[in-house]
Order: sequence, then C-alpha cells, then structure tokens
Amino acid sequence: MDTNHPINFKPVTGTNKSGAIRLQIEAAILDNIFQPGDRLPSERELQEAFKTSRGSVREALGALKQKGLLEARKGARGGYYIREMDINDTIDQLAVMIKHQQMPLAKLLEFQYAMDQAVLAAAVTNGKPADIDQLDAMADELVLLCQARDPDYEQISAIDKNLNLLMVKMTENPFFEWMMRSVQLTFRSYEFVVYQTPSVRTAIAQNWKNVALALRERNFQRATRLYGHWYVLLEQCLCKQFGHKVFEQKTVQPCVSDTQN
Amino acid sequence: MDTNHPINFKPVTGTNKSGAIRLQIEAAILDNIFQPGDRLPSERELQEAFKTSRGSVREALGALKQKGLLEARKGARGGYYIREMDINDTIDQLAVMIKHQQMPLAKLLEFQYAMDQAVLAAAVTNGKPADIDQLDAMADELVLLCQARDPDYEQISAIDKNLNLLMVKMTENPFFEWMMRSVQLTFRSYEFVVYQTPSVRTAIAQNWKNVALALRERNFQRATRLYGHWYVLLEQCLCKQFGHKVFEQKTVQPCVSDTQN
DNA sequence: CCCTTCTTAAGGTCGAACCAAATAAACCAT
DNA sequence: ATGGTTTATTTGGTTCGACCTTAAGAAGGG
Repeated sequence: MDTNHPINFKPVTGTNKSGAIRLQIEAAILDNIFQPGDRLPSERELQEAFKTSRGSVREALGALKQKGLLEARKGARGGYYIREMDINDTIDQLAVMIKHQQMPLAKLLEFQYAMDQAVLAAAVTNGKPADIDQLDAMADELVLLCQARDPDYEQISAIDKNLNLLMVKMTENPFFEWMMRSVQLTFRSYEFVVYQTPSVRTAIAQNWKNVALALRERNFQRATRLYGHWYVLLEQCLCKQFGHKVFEQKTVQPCVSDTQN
Repeated sequence: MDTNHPINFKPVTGTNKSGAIRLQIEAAILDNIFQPGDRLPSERELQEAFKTSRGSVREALGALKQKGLLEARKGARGGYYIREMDINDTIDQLAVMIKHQQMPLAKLLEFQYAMDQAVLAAAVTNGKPADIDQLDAMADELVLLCQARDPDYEQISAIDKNLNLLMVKMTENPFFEWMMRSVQLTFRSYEFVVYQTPSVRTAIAQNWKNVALALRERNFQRATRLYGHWYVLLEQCLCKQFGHKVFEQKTVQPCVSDTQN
C-alpha cells in the first residue's frame, strides 16, 4: 500500500459534517499539502479518517469535484486526484453569470469596445511580424469570401472569430486572453447580423484588411480608429433592424451553456 | 399542496445518473422555468420524478448548491430554493484562480495598466460633475495626508483605494466594476511600497490631484497621461527596491482566500 | 510475446432507516 | 382574544449495508 497518509485529517462532528470535511480537504489542497496529480485516500479510507459515513465523504468530495479541484477516476488505481486548477472553468461560470444579469446592450458594447481597444494597444506593442502576416493573410481570405456570390456564413464567421483570437494572442499576455474569452463566450452573437447585410459584410472584411495594414506599419492611431470602426458598422446594422433605441432597450439574453462534464 | 410541478423532468438512466439529473435541473433554472426565490420539489419528490434513488438526487442538488444556483433550507417549508446568482462568488473564485497561475508581474501590470486606461476613458465619457468634485476633494485630502510629518499609511491606502473605486463608478458601467474588482482582489498589494517612499508618496498624491483637474476640464489626453503616470512611479519604486529585472522575474504570489461558506 | 480471462480496488447507485431543524397547527393559561 | 408552549409534520442531513460498473493489473494460455 503506497497511499501513506501523513495528513492530519481530524474526525468531524456536528450537524454539517460534509461541510467540515470539505473545508479540511480544500485547505489541504490550497496549502499544497497535495500537489496536482496526487491521489487522495479512497472514500472508504477517508470515511475512517473522518470517523463518519461514506455518504458524507462523498458529498464533500462531490462538491470539490464540482468546484474543479478534484477529478474522480473509476476502477483499480482509481480514486480522487488533485486537478491542475483550470481557469477555463471559472471563465465559463463567469460568462453564465454575466448572461443572467440582464444588462443593457449599450453597457455591454461600451465595455467590449474598450476591451478591444486595450487588446489592440497591447497587440501593437507585443505582436510579432509573423502574427501580422497571418492576420493580413486571413483578412485577404475574408475579403475574398465576402465577395463570393453565395457566401458561406459559417466559414466567414469562423474566420472573423479567428481574427479576433489572433489579435488577442498577439498581446502575448494571458490576462487579455482570459478576459476576452469570458467576454466572447458571453456575447459576440450579433456577428450573424452584420454579416448578413451584403454591403456591411464587404465593409467589415475590408476593414480587417485595413487594420492589418495599419498594424504592419505600426500606425497605432490608425489601427485604433479602424479597429473601433467595427462598432460603427454594428450600430448601423442594429439600428436598421431594430430601430434607433435598441442600444438603450435591448438586454443581453441568456442562452444555453456550452459547459459539460 | 401548492407545489404543482408542471416541469417535465424525465426519468434518468445509464451510468451517470447524478450528472443527468444535474443537467436537467440546471437547464430548467437557466431557461428561467424556475425564477429566483422559487422552490424546487423536495428530494423525495424528485427521486420519484427521476425514477432514481435519493442519493443520486442529493448528489446532483449538492453540485448545484456548490455552484451557487441553489440554497438548501431545512424544516417544513424548507427545500431547495433558486438563488439570485451572485457575481461576487464568481469574481472571488476568479481571483483565487488567477493567483494560482503564477504569472510574471510584468504581464499583470501591463494588463492592469490597460484596464486603468479603459476605465479612465469610460469615466471621462460617463462621469458626472458631482463625481469629479468628489474625486477632487478626495485628492486634496490625500495630498494633505501625505504632507503630514507622520503619515497614517492605513488611511492613505484607504483613500487611494476609494479614489480607484470612484473612478470605476464614474464609468456607470457594471462590467468595468466587475472586472476591476476581480483584478484588484488579486493584486494591488504593492501600494504599500509606493506610499512608503516619501518623495514618491507626495508625487502620487499630487498626481491624483492633477488627474482630477484634467477630468474637470474634460481633457482626456492629459488625464490619460497622468493616470498612467502611476505606473511609472510604481516601476521606479520597485526597481529601487528589487533591482531592474523585477518585472521579468517576480511572479504573483498566491495568498489566502477571503471566501468562506 | 501477445492476447484473453480473472481478480480486485475503486467510484457509483440503491433503499431503508434515523437524526436535526424549522414551520405550522393545536393547545393551554392568562 | 392574546400570547406562550407543546406537538406533529415536513424537509434536508447522516448512516449503514449491499450491490453494480469500471478499469487496471495479474494470471494463464496460445
């Protein structure tokens, strides 16, 4: 038996045992007494350590599993393993949370605009020439696709998304990635609107191309202006479709989550 | 009996029943079939609806409780109630997660700087005159405190924090508030460094005052430059204290979480 | 040496009981 | 009538013991 447990788990008592168990295990993990990849004692062993029932132990372990700190594996050599904490779980949750806050669309777009501007500034500073080349190439591709007689919306939307992702990647800063992921997970669902109007479609594609050119010559001011132009085009589309008050009235609607276990 | 359940919970089957139950209930909540404050059927009722055991139902409900979607109450008229989702929970978790990622200090400061700039831009646009007056008054107070012979670091730090909070409030946009809260929860622990050097201390206080003046005359460019000047002063202090390589080497250290249940 | 089968350790499910807390109803004394 | 006290009921929390499902490793056979 290699599962020696020098861990000082104290028997729990009272009316909320599963909570007490959860706190002890959580503390042990956060204090790095267990490292990611380590294996916790089995449910039946913990049951003895905490001097309680297997059900209560399971309840505590289930909560920590849900929280993303543990991962359960079945079979021999199975058990509960400490997970590398994954920021994606938190970001997913944040996105769901924001969707439920029913904020006015205007506030959202204002924030998203500001974030885009910040990302662009960081991308200008840190972006590598190779990235700019790629951005340029993708913009060319987008322009071509938008000129087609029967445009493939799915493909166009995918490229647009990749352009945004590449821009964030150019910041070379994970904080920007995390933030943009949580924002984009939440919204960016209007893209279909802008791409369904032919005139706007080509304008946006060309705008991406112009942004790429401005970045290539490290013209920050011009790139900023162009990158923000996206929102002007979006506003035009939304107003044409829903009326001019849309930015005050419409709220962000919740939609089904992608997260699965 | 007022707990009519027109809800279409389908019996679960297979090898992961608790997961299936969780998804059904979660979907019902996210689709607003249940409103905050509503009461779910009791465990024993759900057990029948899902044609399963009470243990599996409890496992699913426990996960949703941990996730913050449900709240359990004991006794008659007890049961599981749908909670108003609180974004603070998620923000706390996000902060803990970020602390564990051990990112270089430079990346963090770059991000924080960009966020500050974005906040300032939004504050210029949306800030009310009264807020600017308050900012001005608080800056005056800070200047006075920093000139004192024996400065009260605690009070100074509190005012500095309030100045930042006021700036965020001036954006009149909750998205900025949420983002800054998660960032500030995580870091902003160097402030003691900058305020302990007398020359820098007065410089920062005066800088706040200048920012307030620039805001008053709606001079965006000047305000931006001044607001960013904070980071120049911080860098000076850190370099003086830890050497010039600090921005590449130092990482964000995890610290104890405030969150408790 | 590889493939199959068996063993075993682990999480997952089940059901029946009992405990603890909170409400509501019934009761009683003033 | 009013206000406190007891009692019953509902509901989540805990416990036990049994069995199911899965997956890794051991044993065995070709």
